[in-house]
Amino acid sequence: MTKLQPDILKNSGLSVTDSRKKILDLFLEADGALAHADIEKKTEAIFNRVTVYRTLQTFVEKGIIHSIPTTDNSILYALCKHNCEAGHHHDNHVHFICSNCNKTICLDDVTVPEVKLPKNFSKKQAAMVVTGICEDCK
Amino acid sequence: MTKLQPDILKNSGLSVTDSRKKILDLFLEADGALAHADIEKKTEAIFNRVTVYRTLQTFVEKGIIHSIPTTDNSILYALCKHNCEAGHHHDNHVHFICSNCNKTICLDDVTVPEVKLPKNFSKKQAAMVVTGICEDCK
DNA sequence: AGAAAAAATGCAATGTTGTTGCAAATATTT
DNA sequence: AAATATTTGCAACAACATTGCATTTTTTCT
Repeated sequence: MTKLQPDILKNSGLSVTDSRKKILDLFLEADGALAHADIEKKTEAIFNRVTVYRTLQTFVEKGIIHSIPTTDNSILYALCKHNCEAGHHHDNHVHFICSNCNKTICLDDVTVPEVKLPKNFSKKQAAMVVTGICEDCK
Repeated sequence: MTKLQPDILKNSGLSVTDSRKKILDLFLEADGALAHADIEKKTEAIFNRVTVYRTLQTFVEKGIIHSIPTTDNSILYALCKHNCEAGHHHDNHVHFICSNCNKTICLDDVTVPEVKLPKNFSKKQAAMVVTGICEDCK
């Protein structure tokens, strides 16, 4: 498990550094999505804030993580479990926010359902966020 | 039309002030959702930034407007057209972001489609954001 | 309508979040 | 192991958002 991060990084054409390994690790062991602040908290003693920002940006660019829409002012990131390529995400799955434990979870196997738009509207992408109680809190 | 703002405000138990009337007006005449920055631009000569922040907060609390999830770091607000109560929003309609003109539009008549969740997940609310080209830009 | 009470506003200060340029440190290539 | 390329940390900065308090405005009460 711990041996995999270098491979993931190399496959994306990235240099293997301590910060990238550690941050990737956090995503791998997280059961939900992470906010920048979460990562900063868990690494503040180790890495500079700026490094965290840049690492997240890089990961998004390379298709390792994707960002999740939220209603408040936070950006959440989660691993791309399906084969995302650089700059091209296939995150057409539903995101779930548990109102009890507040975790955001990617329901990788639940695809966003189709929706009928009014005349003269054309669809490019669709995102869906569901709120409720997750399996752990049930 | 212009006569309605005071009623809306009073019905929500709010004092009727110039800033609230003006900001509510902006929402009533807007054809899409508004970001804080939009409102600030259109009122900067008149009201303090802080007032705009507080007014938006108040409107959300009272169920006059609701916030819309976005993938980037911005918060968008739109009128609650269906009967929202304080703290309890019924904004179960689809939001549409035009990638050409960048407007966000509430598709009030398009309800969020049903989605099957995995076992042991229970749904409370669902939000959907569609990206594409709107009727005006077609 | 006018006075008292309640609520909202503006200002200044402060906190939070995210970005940029550049020198030092680390990783990769040969 | 040396040369090159990339990443990191620092410092400064910019944008965005919040808080306390005095002043102003709105509402309530008589």
